[in-house]
Amino acid sequence: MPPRVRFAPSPTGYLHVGGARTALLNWLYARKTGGTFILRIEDTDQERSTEAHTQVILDGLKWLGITFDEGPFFQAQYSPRHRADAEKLLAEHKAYRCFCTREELETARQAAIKAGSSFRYDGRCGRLTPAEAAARVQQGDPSSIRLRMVDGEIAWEDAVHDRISFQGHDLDDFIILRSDGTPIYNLAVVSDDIEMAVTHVIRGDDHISNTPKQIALYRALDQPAPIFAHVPMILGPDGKKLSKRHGATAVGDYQHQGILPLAMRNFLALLGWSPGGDREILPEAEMIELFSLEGIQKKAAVFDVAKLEWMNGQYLSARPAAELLEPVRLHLRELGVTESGRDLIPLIDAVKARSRTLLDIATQVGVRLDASRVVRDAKGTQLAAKLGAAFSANLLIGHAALSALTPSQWNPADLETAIKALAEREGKKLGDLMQPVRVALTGGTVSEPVNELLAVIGRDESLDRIRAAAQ
RNA sequence: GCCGCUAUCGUCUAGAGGCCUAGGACACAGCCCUCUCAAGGCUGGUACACGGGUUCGAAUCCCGUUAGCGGUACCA
Repeated sequence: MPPRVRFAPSPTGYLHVGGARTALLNWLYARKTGGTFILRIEDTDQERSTEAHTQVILDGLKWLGITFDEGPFFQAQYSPRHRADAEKLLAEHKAYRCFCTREELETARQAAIKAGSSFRYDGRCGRLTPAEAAARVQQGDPSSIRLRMVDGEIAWEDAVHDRISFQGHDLDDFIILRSDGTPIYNLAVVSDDIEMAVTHVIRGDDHISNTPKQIALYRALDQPAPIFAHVPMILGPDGKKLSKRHGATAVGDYQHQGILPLAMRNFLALLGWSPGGDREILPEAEMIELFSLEGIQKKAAVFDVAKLEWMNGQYLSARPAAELLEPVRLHLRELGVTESGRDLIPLIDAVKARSRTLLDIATQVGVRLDASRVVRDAKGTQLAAKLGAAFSANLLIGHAALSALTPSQWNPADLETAIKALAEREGKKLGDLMQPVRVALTGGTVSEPVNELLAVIGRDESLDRIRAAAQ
């Protein structure tokens, strides 16, 4: 039977890169095995769940090219079944009503903390006789439902960690249904995973401590537990769980910075999973082909933005400019650059080799398109200062020579010939002549070769910028 | 505190007892190329947490220590 896996985010925030990676791993497993990938939105926390967050998750997955086969299902719609499961357990005495109030529980918890130990519910309501419990319900006392934990070992063969074992007596009788009749996470998850016939639960290893509780629930419901695969967390550069204070953590943040979805997906796949060997850049087909749960790392991984950007640069270089056109346009629009009818392809080609993100490309294209975006940077200023009068002088020499070229000669090849000839005639090194021009045209000391730069900016505009800079 | 998980270069990782004086990638440094930068090529430094076992032999297996992380809710 083909596996059935699911990604089950709660719509209480943006799509975190950790969540995206979990989704990706599930997706890879489903695609690898010919299984089914289900998307289930866990919106049982009505306080914090919003439709906007759901949409962001959907958009993020779509952007990454992670497609699901079933869903999205919304967990909150299934609370009648969750409640029915809880009541079934109640009827079978595998669960019991708890009349302790939140306040009482909180007081006991504080006392436990003060005493330096951890709070565990003592199961007192579990010792009420059925008659006593019925009487309290009768008199209108609100009650939650707790699962009766049984002693003994709860262990499973984790697909990434191998055997993990807990003891039943270390776990307390946890609540499965709130006093308002809504289900608690662990119950909802198990109930839904049973209903959706999920065979493999691939999720973050921060859920490891939920797993024994969930296995207890499977047992109580007389259902076989699925295979669990707990994948490692993603950490910030300081080794702490990746969070907002580390900067960009949402998939959308990287989209806005101009990371390509395939680069992001490739990078995420390699964070905590390895196909073995030396592979770095993996096309989708190979990624699926090579994927296995065994290749998943046990250890948490630090999210290294520098490597992401490197990888993005690799993808950028491999893409023809035409494929980058639309996303670059989007970034240009955000930057407020007007295209003024220019063919952007040569501009993108001119700068993409030196770019790590689409935003880099758009910024550089903007500088080439619009003189008002030329800002003299530190290196450019330094060069002009160092050269002093020679800076202007060399610009004027260049201006004079370049002015002599006709519009039809204004192409990379003829420009190169003219520049080399000029350097020879003047007895100057190419760099001495060209660096000031580069600064005049872009404001900085880094760009494509100057002949190409001149060609891409255009004759009149280039000459204007050179003359202006020579003042 | 308790329960659990983890431990190879700064980072991502390869490594399933001899192929390991530990390989690759990112980052870093140097050189080559060169009008600058990027790319590319070459070179370099840096790692098996520690201590005990097991074994002819251990990065790999076992135990302990230490450290880090996760959980410890009528959150998910």
